[in-house]
Amino acid sequence: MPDSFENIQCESCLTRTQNLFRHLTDSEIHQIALNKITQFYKRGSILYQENSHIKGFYCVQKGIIKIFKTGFDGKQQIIRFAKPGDIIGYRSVLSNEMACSSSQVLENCIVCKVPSDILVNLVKHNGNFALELLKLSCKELGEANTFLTDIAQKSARERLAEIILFLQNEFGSDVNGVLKLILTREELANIVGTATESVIRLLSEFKTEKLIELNGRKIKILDAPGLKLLANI
Amino acid sequence: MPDSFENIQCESCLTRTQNLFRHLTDSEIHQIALNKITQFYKRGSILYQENSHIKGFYCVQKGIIKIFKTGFDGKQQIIRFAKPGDIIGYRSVLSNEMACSSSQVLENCIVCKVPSDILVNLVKHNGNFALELLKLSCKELGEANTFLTDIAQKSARERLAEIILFLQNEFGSDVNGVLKLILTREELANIVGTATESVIRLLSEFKTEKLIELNGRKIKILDAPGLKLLANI
DNA sequence: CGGTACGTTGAGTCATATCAACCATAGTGG
DNA sequence: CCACTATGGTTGATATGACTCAACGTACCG
Repeated sequence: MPDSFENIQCESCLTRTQNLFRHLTDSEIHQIALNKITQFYKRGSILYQENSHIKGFYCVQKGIIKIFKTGFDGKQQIIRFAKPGDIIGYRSVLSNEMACSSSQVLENCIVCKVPSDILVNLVKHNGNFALELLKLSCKELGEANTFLTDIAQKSARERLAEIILFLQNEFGSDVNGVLKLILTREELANIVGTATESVIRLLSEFKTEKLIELNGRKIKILDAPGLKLLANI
Repeated sequence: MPDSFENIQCESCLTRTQNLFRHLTDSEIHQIALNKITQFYKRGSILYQENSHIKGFYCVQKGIIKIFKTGFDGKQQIIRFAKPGDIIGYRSVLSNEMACSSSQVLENCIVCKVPSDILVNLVKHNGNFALELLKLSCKELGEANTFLTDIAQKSARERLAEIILFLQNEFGSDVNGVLKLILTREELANIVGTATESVIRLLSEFKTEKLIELNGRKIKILDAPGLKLLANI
């Protein structure tokens, strides 16, 4: 559940300078600033649920969110992550459909919620913004297709190696090479698309092969080239 | 390789009335009409290749096209199909990147190729068109995510059943219930994401279970509800 | 201090991939 | 016209990756 939170100034927001929002005029920014709500969500809270109706999109200021679909037997499949600067929920807003995925906080978040009609109006009246948003959705589409091919063709072993490298690339690692994003084994399994036990076994194999080091949920990359080789990238 | 083909009149084109293009003004349609090239491609020909540069998008008038990615070991993964009224290649045009998939003709095609800058201009200057295109890409994104979850979580058996129903839904069946779209076993395997031999075995199991009937490449659906049950949809 | 969630390991099973052989068909060239 | 080749389809035997189930360990939290 979100806590109310003092509204962040859109004018000085970090996402202001990023691709998507950089073409907005001052008055358009002001329009968003007037209508948005800034909220705080802590780890574990759900921003929106699959099959629910979303009344706006979320702009992530801080924190990390996982976006996932729930399969037939209740197992989650993590589709992607959102981090500061990313927006989520825009798909459902634009297509005016129920959400086709759920989103849950992995690291405490501050998000700004912007009403649907503002997004639609921006698309209609600011061509450059529309183009940027299209680029964004096309980028996601390309990533989804690549991921799809990986899951269909690669082994769990290859995928896990790939995911570990992806997590480093996406969320970074500290000075010791330890991945910054902390995930449970189950969450890892829900990205890779395999069983939790399989992830555990594979991780310990990677450890034996001196590719990684494990310390609880912390994963330290010892041999990135080795992982890359294993992942076939 | 495409054959040249007498240009189709955009003004009376079937796609003119469909969602994507219905908001275009007469002069915008005229602009497309002046710059497009109509081409004929026969079964097996490639419209564009992964990692090549595309100079425009394709609007399908007639025929069926498969869009696929080529995996590490050369195996194709079919991502989606395009049929009359669909457009392909717009992703690469908008993101201005190399194509991330290839497209090959399954049933003889007539397509209109429209230069990139026309698409970009339409997005920039016609808000309603931009919105429709966004809806389209978001729809594809949603489908890709669903497909992803299916491949990650369902068995090959479930997926094959689902794909058979999808093919009926998407391309129809004749009066006898025979699927109109004819695919090789390998192509089926490349959608389902499994080995060709597995598809063959599963199809013959479905036949034994009186779910379908087989006649060469022709698949006749005998028990759609049974397939639906099996596919968990 | 007990409870809950997560992690680990082992054993057994099953679905699916792989490899190999063979058949059917159609198109090709001498 | 026929051998030749390529492509696709089928089947069987075998291997194995990955799942499931079950038991147990660990750690944190109220």
